[in-house]
Amino acid sequence: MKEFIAITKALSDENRVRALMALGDGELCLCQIIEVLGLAPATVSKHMSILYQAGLIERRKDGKWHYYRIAGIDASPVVKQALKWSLKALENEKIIVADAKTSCCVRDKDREEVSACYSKN
Amino acid sequence: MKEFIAITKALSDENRVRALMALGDGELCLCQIIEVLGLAPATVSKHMSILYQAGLIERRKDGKWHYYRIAGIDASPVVKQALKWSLKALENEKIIVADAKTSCCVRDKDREEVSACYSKN
DNA sequence: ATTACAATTCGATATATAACGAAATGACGA
DNA sequence: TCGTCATTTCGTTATATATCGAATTGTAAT
Repeated sequence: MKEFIAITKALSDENRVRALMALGDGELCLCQIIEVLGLAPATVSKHMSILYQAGLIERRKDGKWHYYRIAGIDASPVVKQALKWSLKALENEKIIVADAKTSCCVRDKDREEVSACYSKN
Repeated sequence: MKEFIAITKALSDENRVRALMALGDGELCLCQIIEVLGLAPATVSKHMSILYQAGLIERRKDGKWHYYRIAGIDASPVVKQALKWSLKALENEKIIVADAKTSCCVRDKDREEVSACYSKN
């Protein structure tokens, strides 16, 4: 029950859901997620922590950067099912699609292709 | 997104989840759900209203009694998937199993078999 | 009609949560 | 070592939520 509630609570905030979905195309570091959501670092960090505690995402540190990605094979069945449901339910959601665009752009930014970013989508 | 968040919010409270699962073996009226949860009528009514708004349950009035049941074929795909996930995730949960026992008992009560209730399980 | 009962709505309170800025932590480079 | 930058933790505030008792609504029986 605890796990189930942790998951539903984690998924019950729009900004957290947006953050989770933004990871759909691959890992992002916190600062990139901050750009996608347009919220304060402290806020986004807290959101990611809640998603992590729920088991929905995994973490990886690379120097000062903390990368987040959607939970994979090791995740519990309950988490896997929740992710499958969420991805399916939201794949066509306007803001999720828009965020995917932004996060893609933010990825490019990291590769120093900032200027060409928006024009290429 | 609104529907998704309504569902996850509805599922993010343990008492609401218990109420929802208690309907797994068939409809119950509010007073029966009140007995299962052991909460004030006003509280349970609110909980059922939230589950209803999220589309997770359906209602039926029979005189003074209001019966609730898990949403069926007419429910949206998102709701159906959420219900499937929830039922699977919680079927073996201790409190859910206990509640199922209680709700079964409460059903009997309605059929005026109160006294034999607990002894028969 | 009047009473009784199921359920809901209303109003109040206590707790939880989201958000932020500021301070603390941790890692890299000068 | 010191400064810088990414992130987290802390403290605060505003809002949302869970809960209950009391009042209200709606239905059935007397």
